[in-house]
Amino acid sequence: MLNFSAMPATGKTAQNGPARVRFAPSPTGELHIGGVRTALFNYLLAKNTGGQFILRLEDTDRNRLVEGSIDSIYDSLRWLGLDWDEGPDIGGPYGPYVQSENVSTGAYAAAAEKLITGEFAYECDCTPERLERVRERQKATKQAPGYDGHCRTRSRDELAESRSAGNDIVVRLKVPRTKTATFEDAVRGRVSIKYQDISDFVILKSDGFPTYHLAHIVDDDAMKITHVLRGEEWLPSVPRHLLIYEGLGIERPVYAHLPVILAEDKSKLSKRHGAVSALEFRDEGFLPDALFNFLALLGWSPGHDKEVMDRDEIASLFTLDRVKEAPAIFDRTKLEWMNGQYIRNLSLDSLTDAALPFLEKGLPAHVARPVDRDRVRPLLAMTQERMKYLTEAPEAIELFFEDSISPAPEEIIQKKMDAASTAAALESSLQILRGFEPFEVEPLEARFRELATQLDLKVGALFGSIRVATTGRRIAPPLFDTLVALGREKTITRMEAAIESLKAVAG
RNA sequence: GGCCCCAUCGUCUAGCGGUCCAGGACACCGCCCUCUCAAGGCGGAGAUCGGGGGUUCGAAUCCCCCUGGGGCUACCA
Repeated sequence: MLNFSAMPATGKTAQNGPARVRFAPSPTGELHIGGVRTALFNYLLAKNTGGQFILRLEDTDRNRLVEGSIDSIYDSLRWLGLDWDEGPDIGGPYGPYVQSENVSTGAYAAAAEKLITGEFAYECDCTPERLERVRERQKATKQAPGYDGHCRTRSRDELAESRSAGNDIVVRLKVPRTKTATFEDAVRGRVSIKYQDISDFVILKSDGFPTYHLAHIVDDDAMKITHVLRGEEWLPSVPRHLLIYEGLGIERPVYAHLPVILAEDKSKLSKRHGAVSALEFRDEGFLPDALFNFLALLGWSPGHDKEVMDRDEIASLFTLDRVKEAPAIFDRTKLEWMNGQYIRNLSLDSLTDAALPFLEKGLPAHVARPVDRDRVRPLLAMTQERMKYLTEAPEAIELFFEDSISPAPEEIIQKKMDAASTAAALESSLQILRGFEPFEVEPLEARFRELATQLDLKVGALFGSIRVATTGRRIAPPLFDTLVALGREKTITRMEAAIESLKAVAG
C-alpha cells in the first residue's frame, strides 16, 4: 500500500468551510447533459458552503477544438443560471482560466520539470510507430497494452541530444507498478486501485501542451480548488493524479466522482436518444428552473419527499453524502412532468416572457411581428395549465389569429345528433350570440346552459358543437373563455360558416 | 482480457441492524371534479430489496462469492 502523506482526511463527511469548486469543460462541442449535471453539482456545493464556483476551459487538445463551442458552453450555463464567480470571460484572482493561455506562462513545463528533477517523471522520444509496434506485440502475447518504459532509464543528456536532432519529446510519469493507491472518495468512500496495469503515461505532449492529468492538477492547485467533483469515468485515473500530487508536493482536494447518466436502454446517452445538449432542451421549450430541479434529483436526493424545489432550497440541502453512487437513467417523461409543474407555477407575465420567443418563431406568418405581448398574454392564461412545453404555445393560441378555420361538418356534429339538428342548435346559438350583453364568460355560460335545456340537448353536445364550430378543434380551452377571447365578431363569422357547411351536408 | 465502480417497484429514489411482509415521485389503471382536454383530489396495481452463502436474537441495511450493468485501459478530456 502506498500511503500518501499529503492525503488529507476526507471521509464522506468532510465538507467544512466554503468550497472552491470548478467546472472545467473542453471546448469540443455542445455541453452534454452529463456535463451540465456535473456543473450543477459543483455549483450546488459552492452555494451550499458559501464558496466559489469557477469556470475553466480545458483546451489542451488542439486537434479537437470546435469553433463556437466556447460560446455555446457559456450560453448553456447562463441559461440554466449556473453563474460562475471566476472564469475566462470575467477573470478572477487566479487566472488564466483558459489552459492554452497558461502554456505560455510556463506553468505546466515548470511542473513537468519539477517532476523530472524529483525523478517522478522522465522524457521520452519514442515515435508513434514504435508505440504502435509495442502495442501490437502486447496484443499478440495477450499482455495489457501500455507503454513499455523504454525511455525510463535513459539519461537526460541522451534525450537532450535526441531533441536537438529534431525528435519529438514527451514527458512521462513513472508509475510504481507494484503498488496500490488507496483514497477516500466523498461519494464512494474508500477506494483501492492497483497500479499494476497503469503504464507510464504522458503528462506533457510533444507540442508542449500538458495532458489533462498534469494540467488540471497544476490549475486546481493554482486556483486553490478544494473539491473536485467530476464524472465517474475519472475514477480509474485517480491513482495517476495522486502520483502527481505527491511528486509536486501539493495537497490533493476532496474527490467526489459522480455517477454517469444513462439513456433509457442503459447505454450511454447519445444523440440518437433525442436531446442531449442543454441548448436543445431550451429550444424544445423546457424551463431552466425545471431542468435545474430535475437534474439535481438525478443522483442526489434531499432526504424528504418533496421533489419540486426552488434553487435556494436545493442549494441549502445539497451535500455530497446524499449523492448516489449508482448510474441513473435519464427519464424524459418525468422531466416533462416537472416542466409542466414549473409552467403552471409561473406568473402570467413570466410565462408570457418565456413563451414570446417561441411565438415569434411558431405563430403563422400572417401574424404581425413583433408579436403583440398584450394581445397574447390573456390567450396564454387560458392554455397555461395545459402546457408541458413552451413549444406548445404557438399551436395552442394560433386559432385566435386565423381568419377562417372551416372545420369538417362531421367534426362539428356531436353524439346523438345529425347535421340538421346541429345546424338548428347552432342557429339558435347564433341568435343569442348576436345581441347578447354583456359578452362575458359567466353570463354567456348561464344563457347557453339554459339553451341546452330548451333544446333538450346535453350541455356537452351543445358546447361541443359550438367549440368545434368556433375553434376547429374538439379539444380547446373552456368554451366561453375562448369565445370571449375570440370576440363577438369572429365568433359570429365562424358560427355562420359552420352552419352553412352543415346545411350543405344536410341537403 | 485486465483493473475499478455499481446493484431497492418499468424509471428517479427514501432506507444507513429491529419502527419495512419496504415509503415518496413519474409513468400506468380506476373513481371524483367537469362543456372537451388538461390540471387537481382520492384510490389501485407494481419491488420474494439481482442470486447464493455467511455474521447476528434479528439484515434491504454488515462480510464473502456469483451474476448482471457501467466505467477505464491514448502524445482525448
